Amino acid sequence: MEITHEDFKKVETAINDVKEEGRQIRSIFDSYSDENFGIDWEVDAAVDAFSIFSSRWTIEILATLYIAGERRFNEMRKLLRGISSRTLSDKLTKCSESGLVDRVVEDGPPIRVIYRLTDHGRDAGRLLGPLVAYMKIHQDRVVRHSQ
Amino acid sequence: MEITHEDFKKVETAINDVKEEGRQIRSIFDSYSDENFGIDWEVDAAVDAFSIFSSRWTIEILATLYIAGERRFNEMRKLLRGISSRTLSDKLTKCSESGLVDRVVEDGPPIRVIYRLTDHGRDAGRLLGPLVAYMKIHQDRVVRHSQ
DNA sequence: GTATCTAGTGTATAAAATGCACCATAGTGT
DNA sequence: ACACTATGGTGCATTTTATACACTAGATAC
Repeated sequence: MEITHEDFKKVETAINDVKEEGRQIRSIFDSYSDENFGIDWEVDAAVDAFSIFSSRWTIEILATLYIAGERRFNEMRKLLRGISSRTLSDKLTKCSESGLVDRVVEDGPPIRVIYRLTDHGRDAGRLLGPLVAYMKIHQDRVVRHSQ
Repeated sequence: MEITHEDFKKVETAINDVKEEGRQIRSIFDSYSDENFGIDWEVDAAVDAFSIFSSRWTIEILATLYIAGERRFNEMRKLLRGISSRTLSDKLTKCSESGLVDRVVEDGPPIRVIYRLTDHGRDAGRLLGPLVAYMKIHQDRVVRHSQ
């Protein structure tokens, strides 16, 4: 996807700001490093904080709902090409249980089920956004318009 | 871990800034949504951008090296409690192949192998930082000092 | 000689993801 | 009446991925 120089610069700047933000957060946490809360604790906490995301499709589901807004089961299946309905079903249940996604049943007929991010899920999506944008640029999927 | 009001506020502010940054990036990409680069394309690109992270331990390895700095094989194994040496070995190879991690052999004896983030890996780590901090706060692993 | 450190491999098993068939309910087409 | 579509999934066999645990080789210390 080609975007204008102006927009590219905006995205680049936003990404750089986030890197700086990340650096600051890191340095604050570093300053608390002692015998009780050392590297071990922090790696542990990070692994734990990420445990919900650290299996296939969870982050992808989050990103999809963040990008596409609320969707129904089969719509998600089409968007997430390659996921089996079995896995999608399982993962949506997990996302729902962990408070990232709301499962909303609209009674029909036909009954429709809508999945949408909770506030927590939306926050996570926004925090993930800059990394996704960075990766897209890194992989040349998003490029500056050449004129 | 308890941190001062001041530091808590700094971290909170940084996280909020990143959310806002994420919102802006999203709105820029949204504005390019058309028949060629619609939701389908963007979900695809996001899934693809994240494919390197979307299996267990990859993000944890990244976070560990980001938090702890460069480490040797067995040091990582201790930090990432629960990973098998087999899996760690495989994942480090993948991380190395995908340019996130450098494998540096210091010849001995004994030969020591150091793993460290590449610039790309460090950038990814920094971009991931705010989300990890947000999750830590969300899970009450990092709290404001009660005085 | 035995134990320890290094960075991993080999292999059997367990867990997770996939592919594909299938379910019930309802509506539409011919 | 009969087939076909769409809804949101479940069941089950197969494949892929991760784990547990034993084990390797080269060098040092005891």
